[in-house]
Amino acid sequence: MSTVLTSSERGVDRAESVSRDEAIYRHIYTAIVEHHITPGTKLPEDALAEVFGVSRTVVRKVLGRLAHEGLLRIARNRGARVAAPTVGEARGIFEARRIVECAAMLPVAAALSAADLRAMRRIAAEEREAESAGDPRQLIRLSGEFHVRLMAMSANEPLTEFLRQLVARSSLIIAMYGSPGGRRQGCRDHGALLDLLEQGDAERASEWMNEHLRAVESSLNFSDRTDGRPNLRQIFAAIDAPESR
Amino acid sequence: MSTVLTSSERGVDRAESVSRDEAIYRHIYTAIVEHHITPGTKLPEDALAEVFGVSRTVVRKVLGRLAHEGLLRIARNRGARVAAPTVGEARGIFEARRIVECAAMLPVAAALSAADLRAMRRIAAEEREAESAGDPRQLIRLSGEFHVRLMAMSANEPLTEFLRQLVARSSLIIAMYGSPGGRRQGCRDHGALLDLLEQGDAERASEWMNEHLRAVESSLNFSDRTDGRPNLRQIFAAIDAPESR
DNA sequence: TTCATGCCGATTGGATACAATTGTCCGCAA
DNA sequence: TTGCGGACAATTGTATCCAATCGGCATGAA
Repeated sequence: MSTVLTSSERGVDRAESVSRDEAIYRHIYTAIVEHHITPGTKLPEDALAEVFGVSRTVVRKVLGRLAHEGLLRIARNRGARVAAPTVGEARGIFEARRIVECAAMLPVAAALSAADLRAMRRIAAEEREAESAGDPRQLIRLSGEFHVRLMAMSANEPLTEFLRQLVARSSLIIAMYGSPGGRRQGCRDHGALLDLLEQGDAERASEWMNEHLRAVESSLNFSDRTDGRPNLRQIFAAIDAPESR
Repeated sequence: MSTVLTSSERGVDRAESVSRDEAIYRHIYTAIVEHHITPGTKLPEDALAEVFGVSRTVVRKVLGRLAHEGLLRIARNRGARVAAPTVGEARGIFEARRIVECAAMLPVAAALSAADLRAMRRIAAEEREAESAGDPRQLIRLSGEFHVRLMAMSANEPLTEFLRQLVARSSLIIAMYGSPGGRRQGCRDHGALLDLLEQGDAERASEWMNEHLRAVESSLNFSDRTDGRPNLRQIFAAIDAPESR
């Protein structure tokens, strides 16, 4: 039976291939972050084990890791589902991003080399290409990569890893609350941030980042879903009864 | 054979007892954070499984979680060891704490209620008691709890969880680089921070936190250990040969 | 018709067995 | 004495098996 893993991912050649765990992790991670699986989707261990050609043991290990990063929710005896952040959780995640990313502009600006800057401008350019090509999946991936790579230039491992998780969860939030075809987040101007950083103006870069994240957050559509369980009374009071239509 | 878990931790009574996983996690977590196990100590799955009276399966799950939080390092086929942060990692962790904790003073000050303030003052008082009682283990626990609980008052779950990890790793750093009996971190004056917050002066609270964390970091002794592998020449040139003593 | 109860299939949790890898010890040769 | 190699022991990685739990469905009573 064939699986979705390549031969090198299965580790059949003894090279420097990543472990099977890692390969499976990346498959599921990418599927979630790039919106191939939607929030709330159930991920049964059996099915994944068969898809990837491994036993449930290794699948559970990977699911546990993803759950710990906040991309999955595991309920005891009820299995794993792709996390569906509530409005409150979404706001918390964006608040955390504002605090961390704004404050990090200082060390980032201090550490940013010319080569770093070029690498970042390249990503910004790819973002513009993806936008003009109308490829939202690529765009969201590149936008996330921009933020994480920028943080990585602070050379602070804990912060970078933390932001990676926040960015991944942000992708979930956009999957839930983003306007589907509507105009994408105002991320076409990541280049402006790079200009500020090139000038060494960490203060204004921080302000820019703050406004940028607020803009992304306010472009989301939190209003038409309730935070906890849906308020059925409210929902059905607002629409006409089926018979009357 | 008896284990170290109580009957409620084993889940023999059907009450609201935490799962066995959680109980074992807390045991190991506490042992590491309170310096009952020193950095570098190996934690074999077999031994832990026997101690806690479970199979390796659940031990492995717990170890994976602790590794993900940075308290353990797991090397493939070589098992888990208590993490031993290098000097570089230690600096990174403290830098991350400065960035996160200072920036969080704004939302914390905004959200802090009178009851919150009382709870924090109570912890600060307990810290003073532990210090005068000369109980370094209790002191380090309370100091960590102070920082985490304070962050928790921002009501931001991701940030609080992140700080919890950073604080736990800080405890590891102190175990490695702290002067053993030397004067403890200047944390006897956490009360001063609360005064600033009570006045609603988030700006000065942030500065206070920055200096506080710098003070703790600079009280550490990074110099007499090398970051990578030890420089043997340097070490043995500086001390007398054992026979001459 | 509606709600409660009990059974059954499906899925997960945990334990054990086996395979694979690593580190160590010992012997042998240079 | 040092360096290399092979075998063994210890430990981890994976698969599979069995038990426990949950949700759905059917049955029956109000």
